[in-house]
Formats: sequence, structure tokens, C-alpha cells
Amino acid sequence: MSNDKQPDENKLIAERRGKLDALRAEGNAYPNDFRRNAVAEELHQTFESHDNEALHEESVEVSVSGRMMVKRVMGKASFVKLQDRTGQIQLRLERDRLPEGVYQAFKKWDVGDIVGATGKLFRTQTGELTVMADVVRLLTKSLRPLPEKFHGLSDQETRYRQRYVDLIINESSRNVFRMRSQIITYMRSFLEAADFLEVETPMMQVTPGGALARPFTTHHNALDMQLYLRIAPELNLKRLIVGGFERVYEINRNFRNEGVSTQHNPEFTMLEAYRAYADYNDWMDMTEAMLHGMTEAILGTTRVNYQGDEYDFGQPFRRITVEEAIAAYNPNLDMSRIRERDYLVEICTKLDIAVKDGDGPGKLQTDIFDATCEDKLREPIFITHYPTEVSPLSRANDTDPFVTDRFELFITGREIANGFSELNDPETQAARFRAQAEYREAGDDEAMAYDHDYIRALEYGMPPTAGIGVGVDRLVMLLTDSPSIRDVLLFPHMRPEVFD
RNA sequence: GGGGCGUUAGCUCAGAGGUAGAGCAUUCGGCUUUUAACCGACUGGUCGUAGGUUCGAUCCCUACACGCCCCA
Repeated sequence: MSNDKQPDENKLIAERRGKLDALRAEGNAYPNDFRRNAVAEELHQTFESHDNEALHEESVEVSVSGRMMVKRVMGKASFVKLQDRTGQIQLRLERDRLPEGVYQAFKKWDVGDIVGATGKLFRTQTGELTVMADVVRLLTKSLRPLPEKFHGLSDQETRYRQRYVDLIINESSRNVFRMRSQIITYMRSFLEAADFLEVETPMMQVTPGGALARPFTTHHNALDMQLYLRIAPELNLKRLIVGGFERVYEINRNFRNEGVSTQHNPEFTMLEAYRAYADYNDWMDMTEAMLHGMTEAILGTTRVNYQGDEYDFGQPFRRITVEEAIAAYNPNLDMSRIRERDYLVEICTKLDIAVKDGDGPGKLQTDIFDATCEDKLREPIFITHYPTEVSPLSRANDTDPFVTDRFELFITGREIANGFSELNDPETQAARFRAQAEYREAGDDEAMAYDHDYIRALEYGMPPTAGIGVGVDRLVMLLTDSPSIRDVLLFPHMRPEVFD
């Protein structure tokens, strides 16, 4: 056993391996017959108002277990703190209360070991609820020392690569992931309450669609064919609307073959939801209601602190069009010419935005919006009416077909959600796909592929529908005040570690 | 892809062209109500990797790796 050495072995680990060898010699070093009947937080709550005298009279015996995070030996008695999933509970060990030899053995145990104990509750002189151990057992030997007790673990790389250590040490990190779970649970309950059906659609697709992005490719050996990891579930979810489910949603991973940054991870989580007989205005209302309710339920307030600034999720969010936003942040522009390609090219040149031959006025408008408006949209705001040219799956506006009935929600200068009334005219959709195919041939590898089956589905008739996508990771970042997406992903993508 | 910063003991961090430092942890001893427990003694290093400059490099230079941040 002990010769299966890890490459980063050191003296501290060697000492613990020696202790493990001794445990093996004595019997089962990894027992699984200890059962607890209480967890820390529950005990603190239940006995919050019980003083030492009351506890003595009640004579409450409990069994607890967890990781030993503190070990203070004072001669013939010791204090220990065990950390379980709810918090920490203190033990007191006295040599003369424990069976012969147990206390001597305990002295060899290390901080980080998993320990179980049974005994009566009491309060120490300073009032801390504590278990006076009559039984104490080492349940799992920890071979690796934990980070230093005061400063903890702050090295970012180790926190991401060895998330298990981060979670052991950093309460704040545990809280981020608890809150992430609550946020997703809230989304589910919000949508379930509105009679949405949760579905799961393929991660591996023959034709990647539903977004403008570069896909990951993979290969199916038995069928000898190329497959793509999905960049969005959109087209499949709308097939389900055609199928008659009318209200569906999926919370799951998308994969995009792009750079890694504080805002981007190659795989990330999206909520996508589609609702028949609704339009993009209905979804703006629902999104507002969901975020309002979510912040209240999870944070207890609709005021969200993010990186030193406060954002109000309680008020109705402003709604302005892309062109209004461009006008607001570029006061010198001649808005009467804002759809003229020549004029837009001129502006882009001034702004140092690269213009490609195939870029029409809609694309150029969007580029100008991205460059001059996006990062200034701090308070929650819906930007509406994105150009049809850059919205191949959105329904064109009835009175102004240059734009679509689409919105994006921005908060802290970041895109949080994207929704629109769906294009359900199969012939128009086919034409939009053809246009995308031309962009692709012109060299745009983010352009959409023509999806024949999706057109066929629309030909059966998709009821008037609107949908939304919400970037779950970015929302979690906002509500947990996390500066990087890696802080809200349990195992963020990292370059492989070299073990030499 | 470009730029900036970083990489020293298990962890958190100092350091200076001339024998590598602290605190915590570990090891040993003491201590029966501690709270970063305390007291005493000891131990622990390929200074990210590879080259170069130099009498001498962990320090200066170059490249590379990994990470963090900013930009595209």
C-alpha cells in the first residue's frame, strides 16, 4: 500500500502514512459502522436557550461526526471541533472518561481526520455547546495536511484545481455553491408554478444550432460520424412546442469552443424556456418577476450588492431599443442615418471596429452597440429590437421588419438573458438559414447551419411562441458577489496540471 | 493572440548578486474548560522549468510552463 507514492509526497504525508499503517495493523482502518444522530447546526438551534445546568438535567446523549478542524490538547483533556455539512460542533475529550488507551490513540490523530463521537451535551465556561465524549472513533485517516488554520487557503489555482480543499476550508465558497443550488431550485419552482414542463434534450447533436457560436466536435465510433456538443438546446425545445407541450424548459449545459475568461467557461449552464401563445413582452414581464422573487427569496432583499455597487431588482427594469441605446451613448451620431451601411462603416472605423464585406447595417449596429453601450448598462435594463440580420431565429417586428421582437437583459454591463418572439414562419426561417449559410461560406464559422428537420417541424405549425435563455452562471455570480465565473463553477476548466 | 503581475517549506508570506527566513502545521516534552489555546525544544527547501551573464544566480537576462488581471 504505502509504496503507491504520489509525486508530491513529503514528510508530513509520510508521517500520516505511518499512522495509517499502524491503524491497518490493528484492524479495519476504514470502518463504516458509526452512525450519527445529530448534525452541528441542528444541535446549536435546538439547545440555543439551554444553559449548562439545563443540559445537565436533560442529560442529552448525541452522536456526531465530521472532519476534525481544530485539535487542542491540554494534557489529560482536549477540545476538538468537528465540521459536518451544517457547521461545527465542539467535543471535549477527557482521558479518564474514555476507555483505556483511547485518549493516547487520539493524541496521534491529525487535524483533517474524520472522527465520530458519542456523549452528553454541556456548555463550557465560555458557553460553547460541547459534546463530552464517552466514545470517540477515528473513521477515516486523512493523509494530507490541511492549509494553515488562520489564513486558510487563498491560492486561486489550488482553490480551483482542488475544490475539495477549498470547500473544506472556506465557508464562503461552500455558501456560493449552496446559493447556486437555491437559485436553480427557485427557477424550477417558478416555472413549475407556471405549469412549465422540464425536459432534457440531446447534448450531442448532428447539426449544432440555436446560437451563433463555434461548437466542439466529437466522434461516434460505432456510427463513424461526427457529432457536435450543443451550443444551445433552442431548436429542440421549439420542436417540443410544435409537439404540443406548449410550455417547456431545460436547465443544462451548453458548450462553446471559445476563449476562457472571468465571464466565459467552455461549458456553462443555461436556462431556456419556451411558452406558446406569448410574446417577448410577456417574457420581459416574467423575467422581471422571476428575478424579483428570486432575490427576495434567496437574499431576503431585492437590493443586490455586486463588487461594491448596489443594484435594484425590485423596480420594473427600463426598456429601451438598441437604436435608443446607441443614441444615448453616442450623442454625436446622426440617428437619421443609423441604418445606412456607409454611415455605419464610417462610425465603426472611428471606433476601431473591424468591418467585414458581408456585414450589413444590422451587424454593424450591433457591433457599435457592443462597443459603446454594453458595459455602461449597469442597472437592470432590457434592450429591445435587435436587428433581424443578427437574429436568425427571432420574429421580425410587424411594423419595422429591420428589427425583431427580441430583448436582452443587461445587469452590471453583462448580458444575463436573451429572449424573443419566435419566428414560426417556416419559409421565412428557411430564408434566414440560407442567409446564414452564405455567411458561413463567406468565412463566418459562427454562422448557423441550415437545419432541415427544424424547418420540417415548423412546417407542421408552431403556435405563436416566445422564449428566453438565462445565463445561470452569470446570475449566480451576481447574487453571490463573485468576480469570476470560476468562483461559481465547482470544477472550472483549467489547463491540465503536470504531475512529474 | 497581445500586455501587466505572480510562482520561495504542507499552508500564509518575507527576503537579498555571497551558507535560505518567519508564523502556523508536523515531530518530541509539559499542561483537565480551550477559542488563531499556551510554554519549551526540534524538524522541514531542486527558491516553477530550461538555458544565459557572472568568480559566484533563488535574486540579473532569455525562453517555456502554470495561474491571476486587463485588452482583442
